[in-house]
Amino acid sequence: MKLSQSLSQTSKTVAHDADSVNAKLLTQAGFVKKEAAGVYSYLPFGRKVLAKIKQIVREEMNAVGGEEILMPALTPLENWKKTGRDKVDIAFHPTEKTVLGWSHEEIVTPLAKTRVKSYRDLPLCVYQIQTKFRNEPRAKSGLMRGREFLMKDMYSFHATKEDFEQYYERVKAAYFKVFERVGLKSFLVKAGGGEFTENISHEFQVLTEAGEDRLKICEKCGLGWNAEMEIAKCEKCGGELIEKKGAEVGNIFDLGTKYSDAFKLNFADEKGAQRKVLMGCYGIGVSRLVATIAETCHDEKGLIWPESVSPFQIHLIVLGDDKKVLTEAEKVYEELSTKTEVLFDNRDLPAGVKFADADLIGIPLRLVVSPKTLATDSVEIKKRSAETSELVSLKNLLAKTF
RNA sequence: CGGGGUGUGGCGAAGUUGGCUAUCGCGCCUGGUUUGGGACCAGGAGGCCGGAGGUUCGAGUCCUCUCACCCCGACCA
Repeated sequence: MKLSQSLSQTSKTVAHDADSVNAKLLTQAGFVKKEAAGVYSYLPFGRKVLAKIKQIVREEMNAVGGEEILMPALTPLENWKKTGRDKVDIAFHPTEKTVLGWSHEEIVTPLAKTRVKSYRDLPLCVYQIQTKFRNEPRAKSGLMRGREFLMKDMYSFHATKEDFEQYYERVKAAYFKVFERVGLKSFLVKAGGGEFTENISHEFQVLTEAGEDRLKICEKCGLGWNAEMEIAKCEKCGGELIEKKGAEVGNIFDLGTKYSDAFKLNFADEKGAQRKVLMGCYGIGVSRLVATIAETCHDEKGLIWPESVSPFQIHLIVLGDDKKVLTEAEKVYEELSTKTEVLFDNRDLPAGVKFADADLIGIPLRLVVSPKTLATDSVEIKKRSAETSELVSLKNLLAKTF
């Protein structure tokens, strides 16, 4: 992409109402634009990051046997009446008989009912990546807590407790993998089940001052508890607990039979007897991940994207307005673009502006083509995370695989 | 929902004992000079001061109502 033609543009100043680090950086670097409190447009750069994260989530959910679906955002109120969750006040009601989905147990359970008749149909696991709507009493911290946000929600259906528990552990492992792949270190934390279940739930927390949750993490074994749980020592190893702040990027729940009861989701076992289906549900805050990465991966100059989720792999800068140099840079851009994603800063601006913007946007690798580098048939290469740069010959650069 | 704060060209700000044509920086447009860490000169475009009502000869400045946004708290699925 040529920066001169992209909708995403950088800004030297930030809107006065952007207070959190993620809101400031993501806005200034052209990833998002705020439309209202807790409601954002994703500009080209931001949309690309979302797409990268979604793909990683998708791969890991597929790996544990999840099948992707897409349920409606506009859902019938009568479904919610069956579980009593029609009274929950964070729900948006576009009309008297509809609810904008803030979770999808009320849709997925009847859906599973059309498929699950016998123990042979279990287990079953489906997920979606979709916009959720929650009328938060207080949207805040940029993309951390929005009224509209992107979420991956997966639902599993089981015949036995053993099967559920085994699957729950598999998903736990998959979650750790997802967060690691997007460049974050996550902690498993025990928490309450909220509106979803009476049972204990598990949250995946990324330690950051920008997070909203207070946690107690065991310094020995790394297991944690949400501070709401009130606990003095580690339940597992007896170790001391340290208070930390965290951003909840994932939450998994043992739903038991709460929803199968409400919707009479039963199955015939080996003996032909009707039994209740056991359910689990597993969420990942996809847009909150964008915020968390921004909060975690930056320095005073700007963002520093992990390669796995960076909107581009290479930020190519051309300096000066010499025709030959421009032509050569254009060639480098064309060739590299056949192999990887390149952001080409072809704007006619002073070097300082371009370097500052490259630091702000935070693409992992920066290339510079200038009269100076071309004098030795080379290109300057520098990692965003590194202090120093080096020269690579054009030939070697173009032969490289990214 | 309680407490605190902020709304003035695209962005950031100044202007508030009421008073000429609303100011500055960044950005934008034109021309020229520049070109390895946020350049310079000259010329230009763009706002009716969040909204409504009121007081006044006169309101960005005062009063009333209202909306939006940010922060703290409560809540957090």
